[in-house]
Amino acid sequence: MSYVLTVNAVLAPPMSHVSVDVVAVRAPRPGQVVVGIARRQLPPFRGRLALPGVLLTRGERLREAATRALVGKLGVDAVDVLALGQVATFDEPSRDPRGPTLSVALWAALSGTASAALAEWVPLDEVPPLAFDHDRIVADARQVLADKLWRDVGLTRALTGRSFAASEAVELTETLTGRRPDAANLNKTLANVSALRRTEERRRVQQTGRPAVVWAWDEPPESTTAG
Amino acid sequence: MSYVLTVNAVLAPPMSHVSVDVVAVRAPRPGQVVVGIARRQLPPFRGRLALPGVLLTRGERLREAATRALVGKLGVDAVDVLALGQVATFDEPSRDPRGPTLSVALWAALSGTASAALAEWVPLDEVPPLAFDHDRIVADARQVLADKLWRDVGLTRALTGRSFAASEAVELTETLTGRRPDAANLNKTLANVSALRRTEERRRVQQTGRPAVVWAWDEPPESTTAG
DNA sequence: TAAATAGTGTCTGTGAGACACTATACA
DNA sequence: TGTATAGTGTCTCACAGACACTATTTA
Repeated sequence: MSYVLTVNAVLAPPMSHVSVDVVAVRAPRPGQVVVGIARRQLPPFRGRLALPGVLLTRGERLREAATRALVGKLGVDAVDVLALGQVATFDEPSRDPRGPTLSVALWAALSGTASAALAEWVPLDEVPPLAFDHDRIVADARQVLADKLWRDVGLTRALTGRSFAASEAVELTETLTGRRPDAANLNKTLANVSALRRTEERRRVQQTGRPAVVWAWDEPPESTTAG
Repeated sequence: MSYVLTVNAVLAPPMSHVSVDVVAVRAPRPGQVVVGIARRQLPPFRGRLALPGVLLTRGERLREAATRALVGKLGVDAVDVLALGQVATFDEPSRDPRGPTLSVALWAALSGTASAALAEWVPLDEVPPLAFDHDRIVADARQVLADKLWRDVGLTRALTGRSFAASEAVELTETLTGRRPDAANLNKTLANVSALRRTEERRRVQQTGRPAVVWAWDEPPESTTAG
């Protein structure tokens, strides 16, 4: 191993391990947001929970690697990856005991109905301690996602599905931002999203009380692009 | 070369070339913003203008590599690097003819008086065509810097110096955002920056007309942190 | 009819943008 | 006094936050 590295240093330019780690979110039911994590099958941190991640191969694009991580580590079907974006790049040298590894963190929004044989799904606001520096990545990703909610159609539509009740929008916003929004203000926000339409339909979400207005997306789903 | 790569594929985990490319900005006189670029001494793109960049070495942190690029490629003194931050990570496989290379782009704000023997300085809004995909990186970085102006103290203070005239603030904002701000509105913005104080001093910037109010920073310079 | 839930109207404050008007300099 | 530049006051708009009040449902 160190022999190979020495050879590298002499014959080839410096190279680095680059991992792509994915914060994959999904709404099993509208309003709830869960993150896909998996127990590591291999050292380091074998048996510990971690974000799905892979080492970037030569010539691979970030979103390809992210998809590979989701398919390989969570068991997700690639067609269920509806939107992807960049969070940040992390460089703490001690983050991986195998040696210094750069980590490019991406977020991914999966279809609510996506199956993932290898994944454990935990609520975004109750993520248990993870391996590496993945706790920090999740925290940063949550911030990014909260900023994009109701602005980025690809992300938001993936988390709401084709239509959703207004009260589910309140829950969704609370999960991502950590604060419960005022219903009146959120309704104004929804009215300002151009791809959203308020329908005449009403939907019962709670056992009692007034049924909620149903909002629906105009267009078929689109993917969000980000490197 | 390809022999070494084959050895890698067999004996070592996948590794990638990672370059760190820096958009280094500096204000030689308050209000003007220039970017440091240099002619490439080595292939590829030998003789072409490009951003300073280096290949990330094993265990090196991004900001270390960025500093190394500034010192080695522009001839900047490390103490003149006042603030650093992340722009984004670029992954287009064709960006480097030597083969696929990931590029982590950082911005850096240098002291206005920094010397840089190897650098050519061009106005941020008139950057000539550059090698690789550096045009795109500059465009993205300009957007990031425009968003941070008057919000990120480290960046802004590096570009203004210890004190500056209000009319210079107008020029600075115009260079970064591409639009000339309304002087009245900008003065309100300045008044809301907590680390800034309006002084009684007046300073002549133009040949004719009323002298401008001078604003000064409270505290000694601080570095901006970003991975 | 009470309790639970959802929706609306409106007030406040903030920040950006626009623009007219005033102030201060030099020639 | 005219021109160039800088500074101020104020109006509008958009948006977020807060909150009281109304509406609709089940038990």
